[in-house]
Amino acid sequence: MPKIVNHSERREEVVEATRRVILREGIEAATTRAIAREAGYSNGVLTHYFADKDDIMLSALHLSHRHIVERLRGKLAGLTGLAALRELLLDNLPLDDERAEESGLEIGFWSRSMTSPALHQAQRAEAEELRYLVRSLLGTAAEAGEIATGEDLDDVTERLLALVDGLSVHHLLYPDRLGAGRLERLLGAELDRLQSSSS
Amino acid sequence: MPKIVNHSERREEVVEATRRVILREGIEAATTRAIAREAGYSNGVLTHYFADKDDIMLSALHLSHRHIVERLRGKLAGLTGLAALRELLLDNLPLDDERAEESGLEIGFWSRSMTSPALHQAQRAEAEELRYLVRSLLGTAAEAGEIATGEDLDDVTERLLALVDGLSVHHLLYPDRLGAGRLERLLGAELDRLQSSSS
Amino acid sequence: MPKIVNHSERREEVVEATRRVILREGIEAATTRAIAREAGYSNGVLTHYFADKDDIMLSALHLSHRHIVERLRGKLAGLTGLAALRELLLDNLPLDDERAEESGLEIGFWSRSMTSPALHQAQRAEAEELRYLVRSLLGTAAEAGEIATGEDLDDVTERLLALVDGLSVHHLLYPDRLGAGRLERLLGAELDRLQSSSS
Amino acid sequence: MPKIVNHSERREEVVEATRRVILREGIEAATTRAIAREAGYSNGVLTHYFADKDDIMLSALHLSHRHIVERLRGKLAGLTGLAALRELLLDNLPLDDERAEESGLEIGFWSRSMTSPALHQAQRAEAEELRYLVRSLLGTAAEAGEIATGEDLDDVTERLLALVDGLSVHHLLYPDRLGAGRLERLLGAELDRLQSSSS
DNA sequence: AATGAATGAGATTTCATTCAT
DNA sequence: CATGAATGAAATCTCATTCAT
Repeated sequence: MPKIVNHSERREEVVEATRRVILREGIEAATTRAIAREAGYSNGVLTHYFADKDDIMLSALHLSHRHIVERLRGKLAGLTGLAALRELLLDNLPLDDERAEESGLEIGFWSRSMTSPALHQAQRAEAEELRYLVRSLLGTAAEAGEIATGEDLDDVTERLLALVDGLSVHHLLYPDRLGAGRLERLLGAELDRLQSSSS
Repeated sequence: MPKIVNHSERREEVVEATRRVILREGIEAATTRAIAREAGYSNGVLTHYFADKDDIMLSALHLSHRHIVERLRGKLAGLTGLAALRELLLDNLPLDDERAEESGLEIGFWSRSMTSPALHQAQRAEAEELRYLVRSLLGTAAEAGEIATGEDLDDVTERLLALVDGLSVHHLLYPDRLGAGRLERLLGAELDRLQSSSS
Repeated sequence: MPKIVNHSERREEVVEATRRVILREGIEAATTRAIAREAGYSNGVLTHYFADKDDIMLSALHLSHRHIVERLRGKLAGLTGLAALRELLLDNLPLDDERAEESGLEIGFWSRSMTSPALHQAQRAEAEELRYLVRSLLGTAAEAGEIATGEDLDDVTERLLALVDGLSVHHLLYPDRLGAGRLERLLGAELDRLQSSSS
Repeated sequence: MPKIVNHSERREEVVEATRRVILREGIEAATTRAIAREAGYSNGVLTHYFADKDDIMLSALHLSHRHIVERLRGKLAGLTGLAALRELLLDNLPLDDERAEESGLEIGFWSRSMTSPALHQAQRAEAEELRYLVRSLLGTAAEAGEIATGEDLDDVTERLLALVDGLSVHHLLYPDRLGAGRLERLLGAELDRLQSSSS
């Protein structure tokens, strides 16, 4: 009698372990062995739930995004327009250890995505969701008269998203130059500019 | 007399090959074997010109930066202040294939730098040069009254650099969303804002 | 259920193979490949049971010593003092093929120990056990009045141990000059001198 | 016009370099590159003067023995019999850095000799010379009445030579246990026993 | 379903040797 | 003669993957 196992639960368990390993030791240290050990299973178990390592890594990326979305859900509750946007973008900055690790994971996937179509595809899809959310909040904010109307909102969206990722990378690479406090202040100022330029 | 080989030329040859491999197949595919094959030599030849693989990779990063600097030198000739800054930042965007490859290489090194102290150190040193140059041009522009005086110029520097890297990543990852033309326009607008906000 | 393998048994299997390779082809020929082949496994299997090559080599040295101790245990049963000492030292001479191989292995490790701290440490620890045993037996023999009292027993210990190793090397290098029979006779005479010098 | 070079001089130069490398860094560090560098020549030059690396190593062993003989020649001048023997054997102990290195070199060759017929052959020939010399001095000492006549002098020869090598190894492996002073004292006592046992 | 033993390819690095100049 | 560039085999170690149990 084979033991009945909830496939998706077990997958999730392994993917969580993968995420933890990547966050803790970097994407290169995430070997199948390290993942299996972290998950508390043997090496061989991975075979049953994943096609191959790419499958695992892709799922780990997806999970990381879901984590971020979960955290955001709480923070955005009750907020709309510019206030929500501010919360959203600040949450995407590596302002504490947890988010620094998340950014590190994301950056690790960037380079991999450029040579792996599957990863690229996944990354693109999930990035689009974020873009759409930012764009929507900007639209709401504009309608509410919270921000200036001179600029194209799609352009603003791209600028803000690029700024968040650029600042994140620079914080991780050059922490002396760009500490967490300054990071926050720089992004805040950019958001302030959205308002001030309307006045 | 033996075949005399210019050491630095041969090093460059190998480093160029490394760069090509990274650009074409990604930084993970840049094994010593692949590099040697790409350079048209046997594996063992690397020994003559490099201490170890780190030496090769570091040199590849350095070479890429040198390429950029060389190209810039020509473009900046005769320019100062805001005009020079505009040229400099635009040149850092992946607006054509060559620069797209350069950006891809750079991004590949970001994640590696986070776990390799030697790479991190090199990256930091060279990034500081760029930062200093941008800051200087901003200072000159300010003195010449080309830009508004309200903002802290160090902050502006960081914002511009983050924007350039963020836009570069997004262009490479999401080319449909963020084509070369739009990239250029977005950065141009940001520079225009430096002026307009003074009016 | 997976194939269950007794870890220490498999380690022993590999270490025995290592020992055979060293005995047959010399310590320099004991590459990980040669060891794996001799053990009848693939290269990669060594990973499961050993941290690295040093671990294997050290275990091989340790195993050899354990072999010797096992054999001695039987021979020394019921013996004390000078008789036990005689048995002990004779057993350490390469008087048959088995012990010749053991001596050869030991000699191979001597030179390695001089440049490998880990090996050196292991060798020193195990040599000290032997020294202590010899010294103890000498003490017992002296108390029993079996040997002369004129000499410092620590010095005698060192002389006997040096003689055993020196004779062993010379037998292996110059078998024509120093056959097994003569080896035995020479060491026996040395032990006899311990007694006769008391008369 | 080819430059005229004294072949044996150039060989000697390289072999001296080899010896220096082995003495300084151990026999395993004596790579052809290291040897060539030490000799002040390029790698390729070795080809002209030696058949292969074995040829070099063998010559280095031979040279080391010649060095020892040279040093002895001076020390033995004017001495005969037991006094000469004492000088000879003491000179063979690793009582200072130079001789410790020489002993290290010798020990490194022991294990190699066991799997290399050519090395073995060379070692045997040169060991025989030493044995013959010791035996001769013992004979002279006996004729002069300097030592007891009870023992077979061939046996004494082997015992003394084994003791010297055994003590040398133990000094190098266990210097804490067997310092230079004690080494000298132990061998001296053994020589004294040759006399005292006659009384 | 789960184990973990085993595989074998491949990565980096080292080295004796060859050879065109 | 001498150089040193170049080779290619081999050594150690790592890792994703397979598979018998």
